[in-house]
Amino acid sequence: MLKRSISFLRSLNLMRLREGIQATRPTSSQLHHMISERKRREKLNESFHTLKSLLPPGTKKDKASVLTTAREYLTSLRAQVAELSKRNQQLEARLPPAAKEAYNEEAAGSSNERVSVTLTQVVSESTPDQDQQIFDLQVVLRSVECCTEDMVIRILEFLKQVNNVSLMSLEANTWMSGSDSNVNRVILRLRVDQGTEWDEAAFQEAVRRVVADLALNNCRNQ
Amino acid sequence: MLKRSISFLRSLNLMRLREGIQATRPTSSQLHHMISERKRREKLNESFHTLKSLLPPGTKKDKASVLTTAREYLTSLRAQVAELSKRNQQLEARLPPAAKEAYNEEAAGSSNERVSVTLTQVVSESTPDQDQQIFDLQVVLRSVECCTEDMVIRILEFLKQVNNVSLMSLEANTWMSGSDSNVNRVILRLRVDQGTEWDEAAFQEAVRRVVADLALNNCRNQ
DNA sequence: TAGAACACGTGAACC
DNA sequence: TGGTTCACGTGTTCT
Repeated sequence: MLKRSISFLRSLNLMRLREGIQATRPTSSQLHHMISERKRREKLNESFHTLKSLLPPGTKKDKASVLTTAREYLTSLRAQVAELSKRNQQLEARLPPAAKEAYNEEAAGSSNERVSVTLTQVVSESTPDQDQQIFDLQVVLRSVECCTEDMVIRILEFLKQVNNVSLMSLEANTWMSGSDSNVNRVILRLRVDQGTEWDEAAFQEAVRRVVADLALNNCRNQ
Repeated sequence: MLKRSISFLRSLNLMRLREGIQATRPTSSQLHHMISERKRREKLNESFHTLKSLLPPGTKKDKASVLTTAREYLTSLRAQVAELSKRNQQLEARLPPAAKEAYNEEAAGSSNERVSVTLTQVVSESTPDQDQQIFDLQVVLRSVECCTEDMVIRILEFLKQVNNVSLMSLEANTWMSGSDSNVNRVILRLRVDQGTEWDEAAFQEAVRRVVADLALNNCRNQ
């Protein structure tokens, strides 16, 4: 009903312009002017609509409301960005202790391996005990489905079977990486009684097989 | 130079309206209408200017340019917020919740209970999401026989049954305390989807029962 | 000179 | 019934 009246008005003015030929008026340029102004208005309204579509959905369709809420929303976003980057900086400053390894892993994402296992001996200057050694075992698993719970459970149950290692401490994290895959990282500090035989490479390979098997099974189930 | 012509136009039209008295026209309401429209335009232009002042300083003063660059700037800010909060979440997940050692000692030392479970909500100012909350669950178990592996496994398997909580990070330690008993401490950072019902006390009690049951069984077995 | 941008007053529609 | 918002055509200035 609104569109119809607008079209009516337009045709009416067009008629008037065509009648102007009798009145010997330079309507040729006036018509261009009219059309240009019309185009300009359409373009402006278009921008108004697209801008409104980006604002929080409860916004009024008023032009004034669009402008003011755009202003408010913009300042709000700015404040969010400032606060987030500040918080981010704080977090990154506090991070160094253990996260560099994971950071390296993330940066080394060029490797397409879904599971990586590294085993490094901890040289503890405080207790240079000869009959037992301490190792840090880090397991990183990239997977869509595997949850950290299953991963930790599997590793711990495997560890219980190995009778000359005991768990000192354990740290596990999970976070999103890229589009949809998430990264599970587990770091275990192990005390190894050196009395019996201890094959470092074999142990590491066994852990790798356990985790890879878990990933395969989970992918199969879902 | 522009202002002068505008003022001239205004006075001219005012004169025309006053002449309308002779023509017996109801110009009383027309004048109000005119003034209202004028006010509306001023207000709108004001909003345009204030909006432009918030945009990057190189912006054209065109109304169309203001609208389009506002749109672009807004989407850019949105993307920044999304990326920052994502990065922030990664950092927070990787940050061990170990800043409460003193708090742990206090909670563990005051009570003679062999198992203590504390659940504290993490107020994250960076991601104030309403539909999900973050909790730190700390479980401390004094026992002679129970190894940390069993404790972690039991807690994680219980957690898998609760379907609206997911594990963000996990930290476990064990150390000697006093003569022969050792202390196992597990701290879990949990994300709780607030959609369903969430009884904090019930959850805490359930965890306590699970761990206490584990301790009893292990003592019986050994 | 052509074209873009703006402010203006006015009629109409919606509450 | 007024109050508010909108689209329209037009005149003017700047490039």
